[in-house]
Amino acid sequence: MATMSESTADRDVPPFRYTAQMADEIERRWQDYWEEHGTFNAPNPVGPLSDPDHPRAGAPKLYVMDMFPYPSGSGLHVGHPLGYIGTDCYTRYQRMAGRNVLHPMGFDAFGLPAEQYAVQTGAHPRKTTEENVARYRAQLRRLGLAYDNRRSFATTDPEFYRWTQWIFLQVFNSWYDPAVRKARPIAELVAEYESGARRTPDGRPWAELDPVERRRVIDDHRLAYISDAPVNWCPGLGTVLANEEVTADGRSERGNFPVFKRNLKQWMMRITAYADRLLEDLDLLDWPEPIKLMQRNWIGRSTGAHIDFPTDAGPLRVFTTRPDTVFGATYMVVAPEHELVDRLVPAAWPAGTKPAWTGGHATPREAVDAYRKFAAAKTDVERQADAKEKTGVFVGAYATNPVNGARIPIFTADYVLAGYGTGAIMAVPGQDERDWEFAEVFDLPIIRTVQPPADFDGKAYVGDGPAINSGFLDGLGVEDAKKKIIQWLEENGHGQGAVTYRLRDWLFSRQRYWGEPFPIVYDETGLPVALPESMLPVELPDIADFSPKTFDPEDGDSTPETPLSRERQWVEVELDLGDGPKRYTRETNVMPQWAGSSWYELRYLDPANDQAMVDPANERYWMGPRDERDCGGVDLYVGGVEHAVLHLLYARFWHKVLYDLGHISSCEPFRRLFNQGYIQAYAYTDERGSYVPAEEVVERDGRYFYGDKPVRREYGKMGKSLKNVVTPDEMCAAYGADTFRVYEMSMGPLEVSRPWETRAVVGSYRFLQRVWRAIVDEQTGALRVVDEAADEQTRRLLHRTIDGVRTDMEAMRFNTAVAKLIELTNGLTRLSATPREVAEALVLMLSPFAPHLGEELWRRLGHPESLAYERFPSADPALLVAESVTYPVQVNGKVRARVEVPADAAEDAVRAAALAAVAEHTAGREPRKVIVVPGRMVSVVL
RNA sequence: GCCCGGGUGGUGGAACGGCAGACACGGCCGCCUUAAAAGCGGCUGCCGCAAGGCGUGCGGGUUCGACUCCCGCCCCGGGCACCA
Repeated sequence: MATMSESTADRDVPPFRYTAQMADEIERRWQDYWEEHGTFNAPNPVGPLSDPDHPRAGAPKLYVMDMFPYPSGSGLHVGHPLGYIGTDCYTRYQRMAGRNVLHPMGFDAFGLPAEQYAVQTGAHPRKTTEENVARYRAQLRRLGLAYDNRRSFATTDPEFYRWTQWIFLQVFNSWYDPAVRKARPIAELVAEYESGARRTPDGRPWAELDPVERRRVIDDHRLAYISDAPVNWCPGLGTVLANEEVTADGRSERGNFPVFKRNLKQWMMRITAYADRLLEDLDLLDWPEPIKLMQRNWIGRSTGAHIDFPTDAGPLRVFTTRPDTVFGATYMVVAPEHELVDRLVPAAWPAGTKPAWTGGHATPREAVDAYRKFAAAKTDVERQADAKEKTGVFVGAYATNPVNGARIPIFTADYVLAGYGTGAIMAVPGQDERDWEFAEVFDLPIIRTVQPPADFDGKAYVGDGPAINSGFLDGLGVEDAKKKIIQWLEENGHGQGAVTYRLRDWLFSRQRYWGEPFPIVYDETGLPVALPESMLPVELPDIADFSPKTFDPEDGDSTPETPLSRERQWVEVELDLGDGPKRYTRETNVMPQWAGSSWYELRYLDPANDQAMVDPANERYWMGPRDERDCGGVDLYVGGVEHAVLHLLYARFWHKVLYDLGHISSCEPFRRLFNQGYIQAYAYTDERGSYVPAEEVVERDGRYFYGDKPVRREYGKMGKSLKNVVTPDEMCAAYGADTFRVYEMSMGPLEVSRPWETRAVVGSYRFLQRVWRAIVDEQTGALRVVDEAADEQTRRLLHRTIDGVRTDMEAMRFNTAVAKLIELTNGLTRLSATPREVAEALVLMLSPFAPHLGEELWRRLGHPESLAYERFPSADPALLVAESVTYPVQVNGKVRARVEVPADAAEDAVRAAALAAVAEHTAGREPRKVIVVPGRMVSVVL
C-alpha cells in the first residue's frame, strides 16, 4: 500500500491530515522523548532507583505486570500484545489518576523453544536469544508501551540467574516443619538432631551416625532433593518432564512426543509439603474462579483414611475416602507396579479360585507376570479408551478385613494407579461404580452398606443414606459413620484418618543445555554439596555442542545424556568449600523453563541490587500486605489461561518458601489475576488441504475464494504455517501504533477472545483523524481551538463522558471507554471550532489509548511537558444531572409513547404526562396500575 | 462422564431487572472528484408498500416489566478424566 500512486494520492490529501506517515513521525518522536526523559521510571523507596523528586514519590503505589513472553524466532503477531496494550492503557490511566505505577517488562529467554530454534538454525542459543530479545524490544517499543526500562531483564542474564540459583540454594538449604507449617533453615534441623530433640530414622543417637549417614538423613528433608523415582522420560526431546508438562494422552506438551515412565535420578522440589497452604491461600486471592478451581483440582486434596488389611506378606495399606463402607469391601486391588505383589503371589492357585480369576494361566506367577506385561504395553491413550472394560487378575492371595475378619481375594488391575494414594484399594462395589463394574466381570460379591432411596434403580449407590450391613455403624449417615469408623480404626490399630493429594513433587531437572546450571557439586561420596553464595552465578559454559542428545521418540529404554556432561573441563573442578581444595564434579542437569518465571515478579522491584534478590523495603512498598488479612503481591497480573496451573502454582510455591524464610513480606506473588482473551484468526485451506495466504482470500455470497478456487475456512490460532499471521509492524506501517492500540482495545472486553479483522482497523483510524481534525486545521495546521466556554449541550456531553470513561477505566472496560470517547468526538464535529475545555479533556482521556497522539496534541495545545503526570479529568457532578428526562411509557409491557418532563418533576406530574401521552392506547379505560420508576420509565397496566 | 465459561443484527460487540442492538466494521444512498481512492454526510435487526407485527439458542416460570433472576433442555468453547 505504500507504493500506491506516488503523486496523485498525496496531492489531494490535505497537508496536515493525520495519516499513517504523520502518525509514524509523531510516534517515533515521542518514543525518543519518553526514553530520553525516563518518563515512565517509577521511584523506589530505597536504593539506586529511588528518587524523592519524582512527581509520584510517596504516592499510593500500583504494581501491574504482564506475563512476560518467550522471545521466539518468529516475532510478535497482533495477538501477543493485546494484554500488554491493556495493562499499558490501565497504568497510564492510573498514573494520571495519581498512583505511583510500576509497570515493567522482561523476557523469559531460557527453555525449550529458544533452544530448539537455536538447534534448528545451528546458531548458539545465546546469540539467537539475544537477537530475538532485541527484536521483541523493538517491536514493543514501537507500540509506545510505557515501561520503566531500567527494570527490564532477560532470565538468561547472569545477573538475573545468579538470583535464580540463590533461590535454589534457599530451597535446598531448608526443610518443611509440619509442626509450624512452614519452611525452616536446614541448620535448625541439624540442631534438632544434634540435641536429640528429634529422633533419627533408625533410632541410633545422632553422634553414632557417620558423616555420610548424617548427610543422607538431612538430604531426605530438604525442599530440593534428589530422588530415584518414576519420572516422565521423553526420548524425542532427550529430557525428562514435569507431570504438568505431560498431556492426558501421555505425550509432551511441547513437540507432542511420547513420554515414558522410567526410574531416573532427578532433582525434585517438595511442593507437596505446601499443598494445604497452596490450597487454603487461594481464598485470599482475587483470581478468576475457574483458575482457582483448576488449581484446587490439580492439588486434588482428598480426606479419608488409611486402613491396613492383614495378609500373609504383611499389612496391605489402602487409602479410601469412604472408610464408612469398609464392611462392604469384598475384594482388594493393587496396582500392577505395587511392590507387595511379588511377595503375595503363591506357588499355586488356592482352593476356591474361580476360573475367571486366573486369566487362563496355570499359576498365579504366570498370570501376574502376563498381566503386568499386558498393562505396561498399553499406552495411556489405550488405557483411557479401555477405561470402561475392567481387566485384572487374581494374585492368588487373600487379605483379612479388619472390621469383620472376612477373607477377601486380592487382585491386581490397572484401574488402580500406582501413583495415587497407596497404590492399593479396598473394593466396595456397592458404593463405587468402578468396583461394581469389576465385580460384575469377575463374579465377585456385592454388599450394599448404604441404604439407597426407595426409587433408586442404579447399580453402585454413591449418595448419602443410613449405613446397613455394617455392624456398629448401622443407621448412621455417611458423615457420622466416617467419624465413627476412623475412631474405631485408630483405637484398634488398624488405620487412621488420612489426607492425600493428587499433586506430586515438582520434577526440577532437565537434560538440556539452555537453562540455569545448578549451584551444586558432588564430592567423593556422590552426595550433593551446595556451593556458597559467593560462587554465584555459576555461569553456563560456552560449549561447542549444545544440542541435547535425542533418541528415537519411541525408545523408552534409552537413557538421557546431558549436554553439559560432555564438557569435562567444566564438570571436573577443584574448589575450596571449607575443607581445603578438593576435587568435585558439577551437576550437569539444568533447571526447567519455569525457574526464572517462578520469581521474576520480585526482581523487577530491585533489578540492580547486587547485594540481595530484592531490598526488603522495596518489596514491602510494592508488594507488601495492606493489612493483616491481605496476602500482598502484585496488584494486577495479566496473562493467558494456559498458565493456570504450571507457572502460577510454581511461582506461588517459591514465593511461599521465600516468605517462610523471611526474605519477603508478601505470602502470595499475585494478589489479583486477570486472564485476557486471545486474538484469533481465520485460516483457509484449498481442496488439497494446504493453507493459502489468508490475506488474499475473498468472500463472495458467504463462500470463500482464493483466486477463483473455493477454499474452506477454519478458525483458530495465528501461525506461520497457517498463513494467517498479521504483525503489529504491518499495522503500525499502515495506520500507526496509536490506531492499532485503539483498535485492539475497542474490539471487545479484554477477557474475551475475538477474531482479528484487518479491514475493521480503519474505524479506529477514522476516529483518531476526527480527533485530530477537531483540534488541528488539516489545511493550515493551525489550532482549531477557541478559549470560549463550550455550549451547555457540549459541556454536559463532556462531563457525562468523563464520568463514564473514569468508571470504565477503573473496571478495565476499555472497549466501552473508547466508544464514549468516539461519541464525544462525534459530538464535536457539528461545531465550527472546538472549545479548549473540551479539547484538553478529550486529549487527556484519549492519551492512555493513543499516547503519542495525546502527547502531540497536548504539546500543540501549548503545554511544554509530557501529559503522563497530568491529572485525569474529573466530572462536575452538577453537569451530570439532566435538566429534563424523557420517559418511555409502556402499556402492558410495550412502549407506546415518550414524554419529556423536567428532571425535577414530581412523580404525580410524570404520571399525568404519561397517561395523557398514551390516552389513545388506554382508550378511556382506567389503568389497573401505573408504575413510575423515577428517572427511568412509566409502566401502565390495563 | 464430571466441572467451568459462553450463545444478542451480515460481523466484532453495547445494555444498574426498566426504550434491546451504544460504538465500530460491512452494506446501500449521497457529497466532493474529469475519474477513482481517501475523506465527509445519511440510512441500515427481521417481515411488511404501510399501519403494524416479530425479535437476545429452545421450552417453562417469577415480575407491571426479563438479554439480565429461577427451573428444564439444546448447541459451542475450555479444563479434568478409572484420583479410590
